[in-house]
Amino acid sequence: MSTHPLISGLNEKQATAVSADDRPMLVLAGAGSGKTRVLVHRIAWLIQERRYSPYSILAVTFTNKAASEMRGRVEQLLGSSVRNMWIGTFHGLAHRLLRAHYMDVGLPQNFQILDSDDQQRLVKRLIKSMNLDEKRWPAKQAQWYINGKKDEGLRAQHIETFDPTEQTLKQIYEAYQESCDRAGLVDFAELLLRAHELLRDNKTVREHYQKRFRHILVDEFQDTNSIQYAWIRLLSGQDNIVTIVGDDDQSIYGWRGARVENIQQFLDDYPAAMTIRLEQNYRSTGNILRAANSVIANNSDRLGKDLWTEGNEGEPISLYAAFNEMDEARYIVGRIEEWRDQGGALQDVALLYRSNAQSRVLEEALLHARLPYRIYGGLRFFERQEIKDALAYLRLVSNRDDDAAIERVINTPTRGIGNRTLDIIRQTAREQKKSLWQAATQLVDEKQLAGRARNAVASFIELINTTDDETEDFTLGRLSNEVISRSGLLAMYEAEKGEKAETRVENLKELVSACENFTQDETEEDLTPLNAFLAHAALEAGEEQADEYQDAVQLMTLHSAKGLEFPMVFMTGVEEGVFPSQQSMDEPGRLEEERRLCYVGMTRAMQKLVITYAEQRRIYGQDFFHKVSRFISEMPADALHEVRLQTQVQKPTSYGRFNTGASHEAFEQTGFSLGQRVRHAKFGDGTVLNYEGTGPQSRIQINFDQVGTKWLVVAYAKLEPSVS
DNA sequence: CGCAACAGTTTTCAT
DNA sequence: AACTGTTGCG
Repeated sequence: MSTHPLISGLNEKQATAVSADDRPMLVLAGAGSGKTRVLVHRIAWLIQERRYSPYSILAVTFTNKAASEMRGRVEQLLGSSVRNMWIGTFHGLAHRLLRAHYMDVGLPQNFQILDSDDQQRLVKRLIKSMNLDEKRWPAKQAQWYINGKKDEGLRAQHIETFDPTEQTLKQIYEAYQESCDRAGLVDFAELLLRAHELLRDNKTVREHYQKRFRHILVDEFQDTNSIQYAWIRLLSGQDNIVTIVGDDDQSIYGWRGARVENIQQFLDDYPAAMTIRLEQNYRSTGNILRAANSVIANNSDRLGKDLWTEGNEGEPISLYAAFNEMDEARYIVGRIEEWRDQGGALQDVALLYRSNAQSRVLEEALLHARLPYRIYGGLRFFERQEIKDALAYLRLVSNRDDDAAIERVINTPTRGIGNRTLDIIRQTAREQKKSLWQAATQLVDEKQLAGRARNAVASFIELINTTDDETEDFTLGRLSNEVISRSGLLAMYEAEKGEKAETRVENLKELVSACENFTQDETEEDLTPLNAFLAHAALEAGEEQADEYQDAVQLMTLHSAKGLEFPMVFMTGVEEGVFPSQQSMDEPGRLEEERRLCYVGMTRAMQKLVITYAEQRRIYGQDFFHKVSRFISEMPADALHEVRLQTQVQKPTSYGRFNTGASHEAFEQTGFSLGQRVRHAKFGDGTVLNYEGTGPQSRIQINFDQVGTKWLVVAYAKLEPSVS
């Protein structure tokens, strides 16, 4: 069996998973253990060897990128197209179900998808219209609440609560849902919830898909939430084969509803399931794996897994204690330059941080050193303001009742429809339970608006109507071109000056060509091209614009690094309060999730891992003195190599706010230099942060590893330079 | 309506 | 510190 081409290059465990019989299976796949490979080979095996039609296979992923990569690799392996196989994200698949059965779920044929930005605006409007205090009821929180409930599968009417706060939130939820339903809008959570209700309540539909999908494979299963798991349960009837692939140690999305427990739940629900552990790692050196294993071992309730490698130990992990965040950045830049000078590619280097705010200092240092870099996770194409404006017009052309769209562009560009007028329209709509469009039309027809406002509203209505009428047989490209010019959007941004406005104009033109090049998925041929495009824009917000091809250092959060690998990785800001983050430190569950995030970060590294932390860090304009992260003490000391501070910091370059002279001055006055490691009889080891005064009475500030920051009088403190 | 000053906020992210 | 969104004024 090991000679079969589909399994010949695999290790024993991988081969077992790929060629397994038809039975439920859990593949516990450690970081770098060839998880995607197994999934891809399994699908190919089912088709080629077991003669399953691609039509009868369903594969679910979390990102569009993962989905298209998987499809591509399966096709490459098989040498043929698997176009009629369903591979997609939960949301993409739910969307398909809803489009196919829109009548069964009570949606208009041209329903639109609301992204989280749209959703937040809508919720905000509603809170205002309910005369609630916006300070006490932040839209974001209400949005969070609504999505959380939907993720749990709960409609407003299912919520029973005597808590007055939650009662209000429930009312907002109700009003929001009513408003969405009236406007034909579906948010991301709603896609899943509705599709779930469809499968649950409609026997015919459910049995149809159960009959169709003989094999169901789910990737990144540790990231599924309640409704997604319920979905899988419904789709797998008596004899469908479910394969789940995941890693409980890499579950880092609990904060947005992901339930690691679903893995255990799966084992309970499918008692015949076979568990396969992939523990051989093909990515990292022995040292990195040893340290990562040692960190994750501190978590409880793991399903248990130990990564090992046949490769060599590699070099120890570098640990650098920076004086502050500028020094941290400076050190990193130095190491990157060294890497590059030794022939390393910049794109092989990743800088990881816990929160986006930390990227700025790193960027400045990279800019300063003229090292090109690329940041992951900025605004993506379809999320840009000007693009969303244009899309809103397109949405109105498709569906006049789209309140979110009309709110966005009724006065963009300004056409004399001010807040006054808008409020009258909103009020009318609310009172008569109509959409904004209907209310506006009615007000114009019944001449209930003052002259100027009436003209303005009438011409807006006219604009949308004529655009729709006169572009009926236009291609998508022509239509979008027509829309951005007729609406005045293009002219508006062209009139603005500055670099920002120029890119906006470019983006609008880019949108036109995106429309021109858009090819509809064949499975969506029952949709109008416009609706297909709008759904595409909402579900796949598009890559952020970046010069992907340039050799550049990669900057990203630890979260967005999941699934990637780099020869050289810097894990930065590894301090208590930053990583683990402050908010996570009081809740044990959250702390374990941070630890998994640390594990994810470390296992991104193939050859070199550098961990840095700063004694002093400025966050939101305030200085903090954090202790070293506990995660570092969880690593085996012999896997780490502490970079000597003295040699690095005593001659600081004059970069940023760093004071060149301070170190010398401090030394003359206290006998110790800033950044120096010292030992105190009682407090242990620490780092010199600051000083005050002269002579033996001078005081110095030290951040002790164990007890935190303290001011000590030099004469009494009996400090010694630390050797460790 | 448009501008400017002001106040309030800030994890992590895909869909 | 930097950004957003709101408010108040001309």
